[in-house]
Amino acid sequence: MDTRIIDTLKRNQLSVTDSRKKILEIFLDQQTALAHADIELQSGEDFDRVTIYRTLQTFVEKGIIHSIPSADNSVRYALCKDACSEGHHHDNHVHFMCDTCLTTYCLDHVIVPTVALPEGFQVNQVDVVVSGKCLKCS
Amino acid sequence: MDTRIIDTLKRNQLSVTDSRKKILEIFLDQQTALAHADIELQSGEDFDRVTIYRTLQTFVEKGIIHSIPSADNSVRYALCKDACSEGHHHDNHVHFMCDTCLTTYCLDHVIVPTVALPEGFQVNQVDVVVSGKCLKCS
DNA sequence: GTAACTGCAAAATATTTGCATCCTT
DNA sequence: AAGGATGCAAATATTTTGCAGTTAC
Repeated sequence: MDTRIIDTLKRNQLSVTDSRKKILEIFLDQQTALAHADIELQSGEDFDRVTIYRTLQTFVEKGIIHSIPSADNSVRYALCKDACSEGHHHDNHVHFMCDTCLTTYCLDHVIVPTVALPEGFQVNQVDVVVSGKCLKCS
Repeated sequence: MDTRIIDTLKRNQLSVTDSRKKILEIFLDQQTALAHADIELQSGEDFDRVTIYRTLQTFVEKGIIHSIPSADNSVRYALCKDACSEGHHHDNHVHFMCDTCLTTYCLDHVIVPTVALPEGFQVNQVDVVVSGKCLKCS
């Protein structure tokens, strides 16, 4: 387990520090997406808030995690399972956010459909966020 | 013009106040989605920041505007053109956010495709946010 | 040893709440 | 006149920045 964490960091030319190991471990243990506040809690408050901000930003830049848009001013993050690399995300799965418990899932097997845009718009990424009731809340 | 604004407010059982008229007018004049800060600027800073927060919230609740999810911690809002009513939004069009100028468009004619979810998930709403380069920036 | 990373302090920004006053109906 | 909306003050929360000390390599 620990090997996988260290490998991931090294592969992305990141030095292996306690905070990065712990935050990456939290994501690996987790089935759902996490907001900054979740990570603060789950890390046992061992790390400074600022370190968490910076670590999340670094992970996004490296393609280790991706951010999931939300309509409630609280961006969540989840592990990239696809072949994302520095500056290039390829997460083309659908996200689901439960209106009741606010849990956010990556539906890895639900592929984002192609969207035909009007002339002149260049597509870089398509985010699909479905909301409703999740398994537990329905 | 003014009639339309007043009608909309009355139809939603809202009292007709200067701030509501002005903020609704800004949305009617606008082709793109607006963040809280945009409205603060465009309103000429005649209204308190708090009033703008409360007005936006009220408009969303009444189905006059809808919020557009974003991955950058700045939710934007746009007029509902469909038949939205109190507590029930039906905005099933695609949104486009330009990576360069951050302008956000409602693509009213691009319909959100149906997404098939795994057993147990109940769909309430599907948000599609496409990002890339808009007409002006490409 | 050096570059990179972290923690702390503080600044800047964003959002929420309570309450007195004012405005709409 | 009464209820709702606004403005102000202040509390709270969030995010960013600079810098000195620490750690990974």
